[in-house]
Amino acid sequence: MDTPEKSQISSSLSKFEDSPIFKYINSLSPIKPVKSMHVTQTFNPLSFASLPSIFTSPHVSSHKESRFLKCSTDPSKPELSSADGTKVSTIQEAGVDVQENFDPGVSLGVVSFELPNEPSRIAIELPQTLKYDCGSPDCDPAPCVIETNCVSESTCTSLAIVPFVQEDSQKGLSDGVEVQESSEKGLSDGVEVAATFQIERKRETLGSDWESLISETSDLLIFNSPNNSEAFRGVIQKSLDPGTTFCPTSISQFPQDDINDYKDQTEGTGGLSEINHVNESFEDDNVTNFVSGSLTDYMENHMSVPYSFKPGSNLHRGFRRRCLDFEMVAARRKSLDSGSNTNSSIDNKLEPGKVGGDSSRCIVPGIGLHLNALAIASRDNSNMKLDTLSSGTQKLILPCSTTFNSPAADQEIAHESFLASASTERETDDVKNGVQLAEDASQASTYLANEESNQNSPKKKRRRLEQAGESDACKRCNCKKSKCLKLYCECFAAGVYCIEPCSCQDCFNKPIHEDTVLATRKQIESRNPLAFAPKVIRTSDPIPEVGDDSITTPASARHKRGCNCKKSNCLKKYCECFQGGVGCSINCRCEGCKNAFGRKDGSAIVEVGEPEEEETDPSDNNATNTYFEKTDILNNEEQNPAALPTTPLQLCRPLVQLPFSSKGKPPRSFIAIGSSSALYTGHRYLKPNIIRPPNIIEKHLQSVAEDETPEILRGNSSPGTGIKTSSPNSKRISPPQCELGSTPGGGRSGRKLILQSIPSFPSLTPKH
DNA sequence: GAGTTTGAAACT
DNA sequence: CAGTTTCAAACTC
Repeated sequence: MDTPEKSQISSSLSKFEDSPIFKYINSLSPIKPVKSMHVTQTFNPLSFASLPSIFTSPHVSSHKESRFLKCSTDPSKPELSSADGTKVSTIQEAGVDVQENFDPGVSLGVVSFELPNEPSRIAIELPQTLKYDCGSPDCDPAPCVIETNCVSESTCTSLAIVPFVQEDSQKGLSDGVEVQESSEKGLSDGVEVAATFQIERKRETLGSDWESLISETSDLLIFNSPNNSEAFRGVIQKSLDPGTTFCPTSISQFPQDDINDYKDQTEGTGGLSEINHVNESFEDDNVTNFVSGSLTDYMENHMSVPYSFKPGSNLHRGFRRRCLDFEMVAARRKSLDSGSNTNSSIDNKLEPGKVGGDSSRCIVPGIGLHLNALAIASRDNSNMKLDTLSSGTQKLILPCSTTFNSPAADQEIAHESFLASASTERETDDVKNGVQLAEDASQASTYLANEESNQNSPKKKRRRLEQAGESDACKRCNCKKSKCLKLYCECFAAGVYCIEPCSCQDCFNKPIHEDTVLATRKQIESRNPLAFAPKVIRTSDPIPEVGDDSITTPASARHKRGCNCKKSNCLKKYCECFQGGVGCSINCRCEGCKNAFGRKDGSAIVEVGEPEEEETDPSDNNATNTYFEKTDILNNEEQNPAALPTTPLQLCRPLVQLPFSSKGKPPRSFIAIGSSSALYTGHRYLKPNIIRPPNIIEKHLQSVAEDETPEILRGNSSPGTGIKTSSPNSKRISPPQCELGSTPGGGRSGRKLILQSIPSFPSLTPKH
């Protein structure tokens, strides 16, 4: 997108960089600025990672947005400074060092507006990161410029806007707007600066600002006022911004009105319409490519969080549920410990005082979302790529159609999930630092309250959710004694915090007990490094080192450890293999196995690309069919025979959690089957959380998914992306139907996928 | 909704 | 590593 502003920006930027103050700042800051981002538009997976900083503060002053908007609108204008100054005062009031925290100069990695009390929240994420490095506080102008550049240059590969709707929006509280900014700079340098500020303003103001912004700068990033649905709508419709990509998932979070509207617009396309729209609008070839063809790649590259958007955690701030992305956290910590100057923007935001003061806090690009990847990278680059990929995939999946269907019920869920992932990192760090963020606390309390209120009728909730159309992919545990700190707890096992729908008692699996959760998790991992790994492992790439038994177990995926069923004949969900939609394997110690997805003895083999339900044994079929008839799984059949085990549901939680649900709960194993399994790299584990429901992809994201998924499965992906999934026994397995299903022509011809054998407790983990 | 069944997880 | 207990989901009524 070439906009007039672009040139202006560039020039202004240059000036800025040349200015004495800038130099001075640079001299003070360890961070080395990369000359104004120049848009090289390389989609480096690592580069993309953006760590959004999350900063929430209830109060605010009213300028925030205006400032922001102005900045983005016309960075080069001097007024910005003044505007900033104003904001600064406000921010300072809030206890935040504006200059430090809010460093406009920093590219905007992610911007989110959160209106705690408002009906809606909007999070805008610019996954793309600016390469411009502006670590110094005084570079206000720079930020604007950078931002602009990002947009105009198309450096920002995508902009995701995630609006959140709060149920209590009706209350019309004073609008507290929270703006988060995070940006990545200097990809190679890995410096990320996050700026955060809080502003409080009236809706009207926001709305007008938003609208004006849109109208004035269609090309620029759209920072909107969360509340205004209208604004949102406008954005969506207009989203012309090449760099702007709406995250379907996000959409689900829109206020009801908006959702409906949006739904109308996008329903037919399975939630992808907005993407398409964006694509159409994109003038920038690069962007276009990204959207149309590279979206997948982008996702892959940028999203490293399995369950949820890891990366942009901030982005998902609005979600209550948080994924426990321990790995990421660990990685992040590791990096921190190592003394790298890769501090998360989150930290900055969280700790206002620190923000400005420590320039070192800049985050290395990619840390946010790609933290895992980065951490892993050192160990295994290829693996990292895979990881990223899968997360990206999930992101795509996000756009859940389901959400649209039952926005009310699901919104919150999605919400929570997102938050989870997003906030996990941040929170973890906070915990580490001993800093409990007000935001977190508030969130936690909020959802705790919800939880408590709902605990009275857990089942009702569950049913309600289930009825909501399987829309809810989130896990809802019902733990009574485990405190949700053991693997018994599905939430905990899935790496997510318990949320409102859970009916657990004495739950410790909440952000407020993050330290406990982490400690517990660590303990469990010490016992079994793969404890949190996906239970079902799937592979995409044929690996030579196939085990002997591969022949007997053609399935594309297998349960990590195998089941131990005695009475269920592996025909009920008691059986983890069955639940995960995979056949039993040699690893299983089951008795009387009749697993419809494949028997231990190999009698029931699922062909590649074939619906697993196809049983060779008639008797088994009957049993299976009977079972299916009773379960939600059946639902999938119609829509997507290939993905029998999965339920069509909701795209919404895809990022987040288990999108599947039979009865609202997805077979856990599926998670693995999805991207996560693919992610399994042989490092300890890659986020268990990430789930990619095949059917969802197929169904809703076909346009995108087809290109993407198949590649992964096919092994077409670059070597680096090769998935090294392993099954304990090195089994050869056929590709999961789900994914295959996405492949036109059935994947019969598809190549066989082989699971690499993994040491039972692989070297995966070098634990820190 | 309550009770039972089941098998994984945890414990010994 | 095997046996037992605990636990919560899955299932049945």
